[in-house]
Amino acid sequence: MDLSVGESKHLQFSIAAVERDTGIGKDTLRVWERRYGFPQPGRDSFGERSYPLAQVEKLRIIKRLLDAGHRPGQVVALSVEQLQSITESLLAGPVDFSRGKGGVGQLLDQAMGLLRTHEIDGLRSHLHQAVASLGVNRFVVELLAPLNAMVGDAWMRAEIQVFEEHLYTECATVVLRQAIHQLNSHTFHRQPRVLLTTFPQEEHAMGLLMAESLLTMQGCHCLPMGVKTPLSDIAKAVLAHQPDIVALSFSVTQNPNHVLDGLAELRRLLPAQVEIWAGGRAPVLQRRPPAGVTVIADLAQIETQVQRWRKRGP
Amino acid sequence: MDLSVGESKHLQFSIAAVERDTGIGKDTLRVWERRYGFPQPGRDSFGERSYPLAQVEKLRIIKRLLDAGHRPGQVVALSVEQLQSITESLLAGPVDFSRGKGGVGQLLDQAMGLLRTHEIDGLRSHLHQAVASLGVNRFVVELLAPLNAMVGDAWMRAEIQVFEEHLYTECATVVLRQAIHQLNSHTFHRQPRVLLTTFPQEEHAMGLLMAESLLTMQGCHCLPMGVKTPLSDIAKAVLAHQPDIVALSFSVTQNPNHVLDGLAELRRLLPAQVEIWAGGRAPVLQRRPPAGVTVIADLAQIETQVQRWRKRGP
DNA sequence: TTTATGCTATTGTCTATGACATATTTGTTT
DNA sequence: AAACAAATATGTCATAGACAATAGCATAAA
Repeated sequence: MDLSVGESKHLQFSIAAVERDTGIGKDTLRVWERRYGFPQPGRDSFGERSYPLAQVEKLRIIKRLLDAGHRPGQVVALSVEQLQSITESLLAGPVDFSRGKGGVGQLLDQAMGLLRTHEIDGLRSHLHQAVASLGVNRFVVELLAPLNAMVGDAWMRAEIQVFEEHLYTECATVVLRQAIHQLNSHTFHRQPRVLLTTFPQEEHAMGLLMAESLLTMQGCHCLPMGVKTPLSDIAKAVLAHQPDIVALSFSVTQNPNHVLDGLAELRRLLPAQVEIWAGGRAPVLQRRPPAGVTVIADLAQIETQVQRWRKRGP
Repeated sequence: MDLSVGESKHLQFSIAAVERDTGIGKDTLRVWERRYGFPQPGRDSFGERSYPLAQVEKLRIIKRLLDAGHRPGQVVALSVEQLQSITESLLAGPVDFSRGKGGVGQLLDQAMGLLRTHEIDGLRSHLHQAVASLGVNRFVVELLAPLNAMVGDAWMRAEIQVFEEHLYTECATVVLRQAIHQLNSHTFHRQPRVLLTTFPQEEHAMGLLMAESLLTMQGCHCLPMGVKTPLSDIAKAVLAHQPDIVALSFSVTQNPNHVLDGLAELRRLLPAQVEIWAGGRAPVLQRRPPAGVTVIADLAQIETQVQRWRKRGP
């Protein structure tokens, strides 16, 4: 029972801590050790696995490559140098955050720069200005979403500190929440009620907030429920509030099986006329789209999906 | 790898699904079965555990009782009827939350009523009005803090659903964030820089947000970092941002030893001139106040503590 | 009466290895 | 080139034992 312990003074991590930090399950960590010879944790005085920081960082790089589509057998046994060269080739690929498109790329770089130099107040006013000049829609789709991806990326590569990511999240949340609040809700022909939340494993609220802002722009009536709602409670909330749509957000780190299992079960729990929309960066949503679920491949699709819903008969 | 199998048509759940729905870990579920004889799942054609819906629901009741302070050995083996009678006895306990103090008690009751009847929009505008009429300070201290306690209590007693608590939290957060943003920051003689966050086990952000609002009112410069920051990252953030004060929030459920150990460790990590303020409902803070840490017993103390800091030499 | 200390029972998590269903790749045949 | 079959890869589940961390309780000291 390790709880907050597990990360001792010498930067050694318990298997539970590694699971939390990398998103790789305990069983998987043990079986990788058995099959691929990595990771190879030491043992503490109780005979329990004790992972040095270097191995945890390497695991983070590996997790990133797995999320990008590589398979464990190809990458787990490789050296850090080899992993980094693969990462380089990924970066040279189609990752390009659409620089130079209307100067938004420059705004992105400026934001990252402010974050790296710890100018939080500068970052906040920078983002505020961006909302004002771009409008909520372009701000979210072209600036905030790529910025999130960049920050998440930089975190996975341990280029930025945890506390910088925390400060960024808090800062972006404040700006976005305020932007949502200032949206004057137009009256549309049909105004869908949308319940927004995430599954219990999902900690990230930013995707949800971005979706909320775009949905509100489209004249939807949003019921934000925050993150980590158990499936049965989503079902109860649907009974109580009768939304037309349940919107869920998934980040890259989510376990594909859990995502598909959860969506299938939720589909069974909810009435057929309630649509389920699943968005976010979890690759499995594109690769194996689950039945009865509308996959929102990218934020810009929210607009067209709302239009489709409006055209749909009641 | 169970995928959409695991929960078949007859509402049977795989162990992974039960873990997701109840928050009880796989290891724990197996060991309860071994020790207490419950749950007692059937086996599917692959020999894997298959939990009927009734057992999952019973597990949810048990989880609630555990959160309320009961121990597994006392409750896991009981029948549903016995569990429910224990829940009843929880309901009969003391409820009184200092009603009638300046009419705020009425506002409290109204808010709870709106929450119970699922009128989220009504609740939001109710809270907005309360901010306007009471001012941020009284709103936080006299309305929001007791309301939080009431909601938490009601949740413990299973009087409100999990989803209602989620909706409440989201709603209150929106109102409070907006109130913070609208505070015009006066210029004070000395403006302390305050870094706000919680330890990794702490999930609740409301206490932090309430503190931020009161600190901002007092003319402090706040650096909100969200919840769940590892100790070493708090230390790094302090190095980068040079705050005068690090403010931490603790909820009731926190393990006392973890709180004390964490605070002692943080005290060692930070320079002596950086004050550590610890607030929240964790009882251990009052019972055994740790050395080198300023304990904020209740939200109203924030004002006096800021004044004390101002008088203190630089 | 209250506060500290030690003992005991409780409880969650870790260990080890094997098994196997499903996903993905490879090879073969239309 | 497309379709199908065989082989590999991979994550999750199973078993049972061990033990550190916690809580509960009794006893001793202030």
